[in-house]
Amino acid sequence: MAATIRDVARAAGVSQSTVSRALNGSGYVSPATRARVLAAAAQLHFRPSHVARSLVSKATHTLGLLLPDITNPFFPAIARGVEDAAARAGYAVILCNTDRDPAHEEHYLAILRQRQVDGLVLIASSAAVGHRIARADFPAVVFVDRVPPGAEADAVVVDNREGVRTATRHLLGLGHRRIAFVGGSAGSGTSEDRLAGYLAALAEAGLNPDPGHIRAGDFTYDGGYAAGRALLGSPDRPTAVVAANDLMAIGVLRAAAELGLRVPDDVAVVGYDDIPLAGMLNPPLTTVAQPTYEMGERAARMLLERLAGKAPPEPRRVVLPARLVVRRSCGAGRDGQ
Amino acid sequence: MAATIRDVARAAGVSQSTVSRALNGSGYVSPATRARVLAAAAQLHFRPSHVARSLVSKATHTLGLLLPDITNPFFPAIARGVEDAAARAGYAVILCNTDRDPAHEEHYLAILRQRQVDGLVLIASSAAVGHRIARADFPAVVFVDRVPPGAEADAVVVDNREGVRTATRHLLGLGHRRIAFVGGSAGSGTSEDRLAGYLAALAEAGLNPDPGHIRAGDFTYDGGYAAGRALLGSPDRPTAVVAANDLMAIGVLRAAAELGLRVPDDVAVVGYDDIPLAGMLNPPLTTVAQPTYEMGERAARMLLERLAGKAPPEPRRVVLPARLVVRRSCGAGRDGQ
DNA sequence: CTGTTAGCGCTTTCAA
DNA sequence: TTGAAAGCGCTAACAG
Repeated sequence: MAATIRDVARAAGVSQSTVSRALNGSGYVSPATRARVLAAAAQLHFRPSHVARSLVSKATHTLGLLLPDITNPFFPAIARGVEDAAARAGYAVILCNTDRDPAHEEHYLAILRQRQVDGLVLIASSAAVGHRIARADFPAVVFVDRVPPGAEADAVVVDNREGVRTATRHLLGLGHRRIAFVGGSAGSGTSEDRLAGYLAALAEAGLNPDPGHIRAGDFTYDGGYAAGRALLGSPDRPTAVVAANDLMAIGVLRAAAELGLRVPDDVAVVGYDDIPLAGMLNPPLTTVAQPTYEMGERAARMLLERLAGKAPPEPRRVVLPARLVVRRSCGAGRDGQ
Repeated sequence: MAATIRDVARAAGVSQSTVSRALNGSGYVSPATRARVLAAAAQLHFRPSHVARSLVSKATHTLGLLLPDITNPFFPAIARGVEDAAARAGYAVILCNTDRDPAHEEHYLAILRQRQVDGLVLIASSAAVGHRIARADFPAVVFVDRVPPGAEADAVVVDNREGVRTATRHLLGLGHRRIAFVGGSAGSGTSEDRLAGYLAALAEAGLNPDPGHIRAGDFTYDGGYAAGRALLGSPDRPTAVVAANDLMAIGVLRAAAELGLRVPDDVAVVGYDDIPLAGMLNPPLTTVAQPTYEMGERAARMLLERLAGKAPPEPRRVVLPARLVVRRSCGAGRDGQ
């Protein structure tokens, strides 16, 4: 149905190779013939077949984006960043939700390899993937958010430790001394980094962490709620809570409301992520903003650079800063939004 | 580098076509040779090239997903539904953010056509796309959420009118008589349908709509906030507000808080969409849930059916019901979450 | 049941 | 400056 390069060649009275050269600007073509070719191509609405091109060029101009779940508010902005950068460079991106399941991850990796995607942006969940990737035949890979141990590839991460440290310091500066921490899931590097930031800030202030004030919330709303109930329901309740992500912070907010505690008067709360609705909550949530869009955008650009051969052979690691966004949930804050 | 079908053929001592037949289960192959081929293929880690296959079969097993912006909380679940259904059937999905810009939309359409995607799931923004699509050479297209006028294709939509009607009735049932409406952008079919539902419910109750109680909020948080200020700040303020989406409802919530009005005691608020955080707000937001995941999943399935030739020739239209989710923001509600 | 022969639509030497 | 020819990796007649 659609016109092929042969049709154009015939219409222009030249050979296929000439059409190819004229259209791609590769090799010499006389201005006159080039014009004829262009005219014929336009006239026939010729669109070179991407598939045929890929077959010969070995490049599909396609990127794979593996992330746990696009439905989690943390990921859409990253995806958007990746897509924008890719689109600008003429690349398409295939979306894959892994559900943090190594089997899914493995499965998609196989699929994407078979499709010969040129590169991968990977928000990895399983550590195993680090090694798989290493020996896998992907021209280029960039890890985002977390770097599996042993992964020899470019990466874009955020300074989680510093982010939480800043948030905790802010609370300390407000006069809080009994500050609790609601972490993610044990064994998560992200969670550990954030915990480390919390501990570091306490240490700086000469405070000893109270083991009873450190709880796991599994990065979920429900987990945060449960932790909040436990923390705020106890006799020696903290005056402030640092949650390792916004979802858990929102759970803490709810627990506080149910216990009749006012935020920020009775208890201050800070979250992490600055998800889109953080500023729309009541009270607006003080939180640590991750440059999610930029993470994705940056990752895609690094990938593209590497594909273009414009990258040093050794893996690069970009560490983006997190930013404290002060809103009302911890008191002194501005209005939010 | 990677093994090709020729390598397998050589290793198994048969011809390429035999390998192809053995691996694809097409045509006759003796059990003995099949075994040899399978062994050789496994041994060489042979993975048929998707690109080469596409070139001959004319099918890429790839779907395009066009939506305004994955960063808008309404879309990720749809995307996830599409991706899940596609993945189950061995299809990959290419994500495209159009920003509701006809030019972008047009651009992506061209890209996707050139890549010969087998089908399109389209959350269209511009009406123009309806016609473009009609004459475009995509084997199959399914519209989601809104159907551009003149579009001759399958579609999955939600009964917006009925959804808002139910929500408004709920408010009426609670005894409210002064009920305001915050709509989306003028000219949006979605917004008009929701307004129609609101008006219908009022009419049923024998109430005359007060023009001053109907405002546009542009589907944004800020728009909702502004509308909320205007509505709730006026002397004849309504006792309840129906917002055409959750973002605007949250804006109204904020306006209420700033004006010192308690929700739901002083003013009841209901939203539309049931975005992930609706139940986590304080108070939890009563809203109309759209079956977003199902919309995407259903759309992809319809697409796949059509590609498989298992669909009637005429366009199908699936209308999914919206569901009122009663939470605390309008009073009598349950707990939320 | 299996091998031979053609392409799919394009790029790319290599000659002319 | 252009054309002829080969080939990317696979599938699909068509013989045998």
